[in-house]
Amino acid sequence: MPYDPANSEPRWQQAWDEAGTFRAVRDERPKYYVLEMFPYPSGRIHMGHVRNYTMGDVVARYKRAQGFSVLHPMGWDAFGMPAENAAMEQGGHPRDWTYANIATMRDQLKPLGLSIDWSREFATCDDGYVAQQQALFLDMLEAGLIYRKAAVVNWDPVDMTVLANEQVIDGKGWRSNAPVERRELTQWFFRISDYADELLTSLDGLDGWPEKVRLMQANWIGRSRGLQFRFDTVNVPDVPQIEVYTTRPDTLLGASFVAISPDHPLARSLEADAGVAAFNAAARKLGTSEEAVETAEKLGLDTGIRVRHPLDPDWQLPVWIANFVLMDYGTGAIFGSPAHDQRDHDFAVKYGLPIRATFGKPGMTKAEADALVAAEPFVPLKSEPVTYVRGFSGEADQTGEAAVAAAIDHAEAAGYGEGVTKYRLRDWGISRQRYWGCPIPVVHCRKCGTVPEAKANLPVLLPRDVTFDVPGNPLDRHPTWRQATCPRCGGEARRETDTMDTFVDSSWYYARFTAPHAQTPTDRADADYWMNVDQYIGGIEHAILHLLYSRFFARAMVRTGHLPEKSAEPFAALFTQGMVTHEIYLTRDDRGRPVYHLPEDVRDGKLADGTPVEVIPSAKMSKSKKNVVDPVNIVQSFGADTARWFMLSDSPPERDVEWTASGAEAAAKFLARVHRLAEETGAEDREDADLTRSAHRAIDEVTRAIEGFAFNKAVAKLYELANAIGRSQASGEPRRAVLRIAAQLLAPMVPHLAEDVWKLSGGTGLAVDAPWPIPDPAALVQDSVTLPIQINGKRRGEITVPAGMAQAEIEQAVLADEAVRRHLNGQAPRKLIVVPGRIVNVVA
RNA sequence: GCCCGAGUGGCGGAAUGGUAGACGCAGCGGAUUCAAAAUCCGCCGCCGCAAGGCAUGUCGGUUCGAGUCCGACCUCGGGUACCA
Repeated sequence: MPYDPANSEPRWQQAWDEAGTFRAVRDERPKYYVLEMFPYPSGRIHMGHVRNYTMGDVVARYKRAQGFSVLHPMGWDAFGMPAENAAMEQGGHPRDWTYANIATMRDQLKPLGLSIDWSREFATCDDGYVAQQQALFLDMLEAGLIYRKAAVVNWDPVDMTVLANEQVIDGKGWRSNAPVERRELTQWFFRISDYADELLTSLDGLDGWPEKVRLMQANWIGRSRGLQFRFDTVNVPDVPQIEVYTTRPDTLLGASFVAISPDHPLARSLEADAGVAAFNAAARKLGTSEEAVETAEKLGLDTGIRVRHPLDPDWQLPVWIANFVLMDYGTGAIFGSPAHDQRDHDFAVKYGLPIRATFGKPGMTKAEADALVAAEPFVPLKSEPVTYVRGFSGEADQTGEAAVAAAIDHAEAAGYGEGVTKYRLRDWGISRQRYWGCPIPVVHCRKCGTVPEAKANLPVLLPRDVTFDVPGNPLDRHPTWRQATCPRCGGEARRETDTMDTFVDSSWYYARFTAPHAQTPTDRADADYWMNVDQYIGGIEHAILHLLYSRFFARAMVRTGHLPEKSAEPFAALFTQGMVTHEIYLTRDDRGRPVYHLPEDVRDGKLADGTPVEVIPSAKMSKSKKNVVDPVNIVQSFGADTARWFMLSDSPPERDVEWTASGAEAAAKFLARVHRLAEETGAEDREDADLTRSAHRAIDEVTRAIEGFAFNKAVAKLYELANAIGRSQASGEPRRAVLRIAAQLLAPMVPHLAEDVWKLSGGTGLAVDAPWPIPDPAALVQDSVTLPIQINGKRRGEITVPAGMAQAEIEQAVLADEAVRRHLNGQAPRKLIVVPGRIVNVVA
């Protein structure tokens, strides 16, 4: 019987199903919790999903074979904007669209044969999940973790609606094309910044996380030590002082201007002036994203106001409004030190402000330092020693770090400022003026003010009868939904119409999976047993926001009693996988615009009519570029195992992988070859010690590759094992014994084929239940080693010696080597380096 | 702009500071076949007849020895707080 995945894959899936193989149960085994970031139900699964879930499945099946009780769940990150956009574009209801997508994607996912406990599946828009998330919200509110304050949003003045940053394109609304304004709204916030220091210092303990993610989070939290002080204004009685925060107080004598945010109270108070009003209005049209603000042209406006320098009351500095100073950071005001900051330097040059060096390279005079910074700022590392030419505290020769500390000491002693620690991390605004999200369970009572909904009244569910034919929040204009009863006084109240940021939904789903049907957010016994997630797998794009919010949320859940102490860090290990890419094929129309073509319409770089196509390699798959490969087609034509095998081959998991038709065919060919090998084992029993040794080396190497998340290397080792089996003369039971090892090693990656091979080679029961093999140590020892010989660092020969040969003996053998004698030409070597078991280098 | 990554044959990639190119794809040659597909075997970084030389994005440094460590730069990708 040839390899026939279309027939065998569903059969094995049914066998696992009937045996309840993947149901996660609490028992006496040690537990292992594998979680892949759950998908947004966008419509269809794509190759990125296949790759992500296959990787998780390898880990889950491998750990299961090692005797762990494995929890490997799946769910849906189901609230979010695309459902509302679909309703606006095609009509229909976001709820129907979402659940239909979930049904489609579940049907597409199941044939992949993932070892998922489907009984735990949920969507974040399910009434049960909404109910428990609202209960969590109320507990967090009571614990003082939530508050309201004013914050700015992108406002589309034509559509009269709030826009997400991605809906703002070049400062304009994506539908209306109207210039976006910043508008202040009162919004709900989580006090994540209360945990800034803990979230930062705890990163050190996350050994199972990639260093790059910890670094990104640390930079995001951005702890800084600096000086907070005040400039006294000159003749502005309403605003006697401007509060400033700086991380470089050592450059205070190099200050040449003060810059305030267009949203600074002083800037606002000056808007009676038409010039200021126009400048501020233009600045507010940049939208709210940091990227837009920071990449926009740096512009300033001199207010005419002057402030006194704190170290010299006779020295006055101009106050400018600058479009790059954000009200959200620090105090919304800075002083510019052009000599030692690129942005300030650009600003000073543009507006003709003075550039005075505070320090120069070691030993420089004041004149030399000023010359140094005239054209370019001098910005050395803070740890480098420099010479202060306009210092006022500490030594003249010191590092920036020492100078900053000395400047803070000076300010505190003299009483004009104080050293403070600040964080870049801001509180988490969760209010969304949108329909398709979890309602915030609060009412506004005329008498009692803002009152939390009573837990007995949960869940607060979204009304079904809404339409999306006009922009804006349907909850706001619903005829009855907003009418509520105040839980405190029983009087008339108005329901909160903001819904929660969808990052809230994904900040605790991992905890909910431990008890998805509980009538409380979590079940204590289940959480105690299953938490924490032992291996979390997902895209690097979530390195900061999702993972930081989840780390905060876990702490909030510990504080409100929903998770045990040990769960403050919910993800013990994290792996970030790369994207699946595909070439883009395009031709040009008569006006030079690109016309994209589907991969199946392109053969040998040409269309069917012979037109050659341009090829863009390694591009992120996107529908509009027509370079999407649908996993369903791949599974139908080659089988799930081929899709899985290819997604694990070649590229290391953390890097992008390019989908190619030839790669998929190669994967299919290999799997068919393995199947053939299992069918042709021969009747007569014949041993092959070399093959057995190869099999045990493969156990060792594949095990280590899986442990190290190097699935591409595990694949390479399995190719080698298959090649060894193909070459070997072993037959009968000895050959089948090796094939059973191969089946076990293949099982986490291509589980269906592994079952075929297991059965063909005489395995008992299911391969999925076979314990992970352990290599025979005797098969792993090497009795001789080949050492390359370098002469002056260049490889000139090699020598094979018994393993463990004494160094002196190796040296003798090397000196006797012909190539060495030829190069040494009778001279004694200057140096002879023997790295045991590795290499020999002769320095002539 | 700022933060974080990545860059190695025609292609995907391998390589605790120690033989650069494991394994696979493509290509080339052969076997099998009436023929083809499939399968099996062999070759395969570049230049060179060879000896040898050149090669891990670019330039410089540390080292007996650098793809790996350090510095500067280039290109591409992720994030940038309301995409998920």
